[in-house]
Amino acid sequence: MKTQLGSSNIHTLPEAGRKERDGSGCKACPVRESSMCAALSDTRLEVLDAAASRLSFDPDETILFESDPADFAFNLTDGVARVSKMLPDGRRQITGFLHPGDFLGLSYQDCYAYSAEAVTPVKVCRFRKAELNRIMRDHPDLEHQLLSMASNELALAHDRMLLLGRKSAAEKVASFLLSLPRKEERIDEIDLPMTRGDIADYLGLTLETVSRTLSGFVRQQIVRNATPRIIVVLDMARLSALAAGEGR
Amino acid sequence: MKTQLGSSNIHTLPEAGRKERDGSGCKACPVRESSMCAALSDTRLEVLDAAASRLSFDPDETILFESDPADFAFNLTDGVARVSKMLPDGRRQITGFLHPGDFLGLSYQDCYAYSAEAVTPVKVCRFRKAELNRIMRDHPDLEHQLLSMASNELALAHDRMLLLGRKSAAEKVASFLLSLPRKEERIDEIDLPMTRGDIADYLGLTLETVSRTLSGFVRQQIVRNATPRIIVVLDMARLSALAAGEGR
DNA sequence: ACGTGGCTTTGATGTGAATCAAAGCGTGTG
DNA sequence: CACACGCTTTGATTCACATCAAAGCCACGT
Repeated sequence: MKTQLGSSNIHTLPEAGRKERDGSGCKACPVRESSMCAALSDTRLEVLDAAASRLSFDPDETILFESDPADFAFNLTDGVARVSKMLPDGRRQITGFLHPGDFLGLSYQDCYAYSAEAVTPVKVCRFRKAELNRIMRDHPDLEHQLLSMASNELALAHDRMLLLGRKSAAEKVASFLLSLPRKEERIDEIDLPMTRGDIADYLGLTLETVSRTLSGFVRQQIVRNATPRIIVVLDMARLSALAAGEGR
Repeated sequence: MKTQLGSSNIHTLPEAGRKERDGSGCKACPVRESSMCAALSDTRLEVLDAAASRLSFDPDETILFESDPADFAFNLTDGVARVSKMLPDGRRQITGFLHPGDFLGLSYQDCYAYSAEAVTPVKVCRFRKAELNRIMRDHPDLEHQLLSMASNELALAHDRMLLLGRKSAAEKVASFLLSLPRKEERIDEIDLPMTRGDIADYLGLTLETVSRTLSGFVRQQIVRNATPRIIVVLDMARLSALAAGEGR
């Protein structure tokens, strides 16, 4: 009997991302207080809870793809993801790295205008957009929260335009290092889960320039390399000045 | 008698922008259908109408200033404005040009994160933010409209990051030309009310590079210069291909 | 008509980051 | 343990755009 290519493939890959069964629900969610969900009380949260599918993605797996119909919105609950846009010849701009609590896929276009992939193992809550819109109509607080998150993102986007258009390579890398979330208890340690190539595509540089710039920082004793992935800040004042564009 | 510096200055300059008296009101507003106001019916529009101050600004006058308390939001009803951010040494990035119908000052920070100035003579509707928030609470449709506008702006911001980070000078200038609004009846004429320096600060280039690139387009017969301010597109296909990053 | 000042264009030269190229380095695997 | 593969670092060279400099152009007021 011939193999049934089509159906068997569809079966093993209904879409990227594996459904999670743990289902501890929204109340125990690590981003309960820091994300869109913060707008709703525990009782009202149940409608969101009911509308959400929990999915997991492995590193480099695609969460959503540029030009696919934009049927879903996502809330990142764990891990790091990258959002990117491509030019036809393969040049890539990473427009953002997403961290737990970040929202993805807000858009009133028919198709996504960008792709998103997992950098580390990622967990998301996925919502059907039509359903999310319905929930927003019933709960204006949620819409208000999303507007406030969108306006914050817009402010960050403007910062990034300043960075891309007017900062030097050293200023870009310094700004990037300081933009990453750090643990309270290890405030001078910066984790870089993404590759140098990812960082380059985020900063509008090449991976060689990113590497050389980091080596320069090490030589100037601004930072120290614990591993290629962990950077320790030695001179926060100098790094901040560089990031702000005062170092020249 | 000594001059009362403080009070007299405050008297002559309550703030930039002159109050307009024409006051034909929102119903006859040129952006009635294309702006935030489109979310409200004629009758509901009256609350917005009552909350709005109409102001006019001359070219290069400041509409709002980076780091000023963000008490107001604006709706541009006429003219062109530029939104910009500065680095301490004076490097400037223009993060957007505003056209009639565009909204300005949406932000949940205490202070504006950017400045805005008039490029041409500009007219705006100004709203106290506290008041706007109150109106949004009573009219969720308005909040919904603003969310949809913000998400569109966010998509444009991502396009601009791709432009700034990964496009060549020629691709940047081509993209810019095609991003400007054109009149239906003269679809191949592009009006550049801003200076070459403004364009450069928008595209992350220098004014010389912008000028040279435009001259290059003229030499290649992609566009023609009616005046330095009016550009006529001769080869739309080529210009579009360049803008999309297919020309290399 | 005649300067004058601001914007734009063009030219000559310089430079920061890209490109091209080749080693290091670590981690996982047979 | 050795080998391979993917990522990172370092080095040599090139190039697109910046910088420095000087005309051109045009609208404005006198």
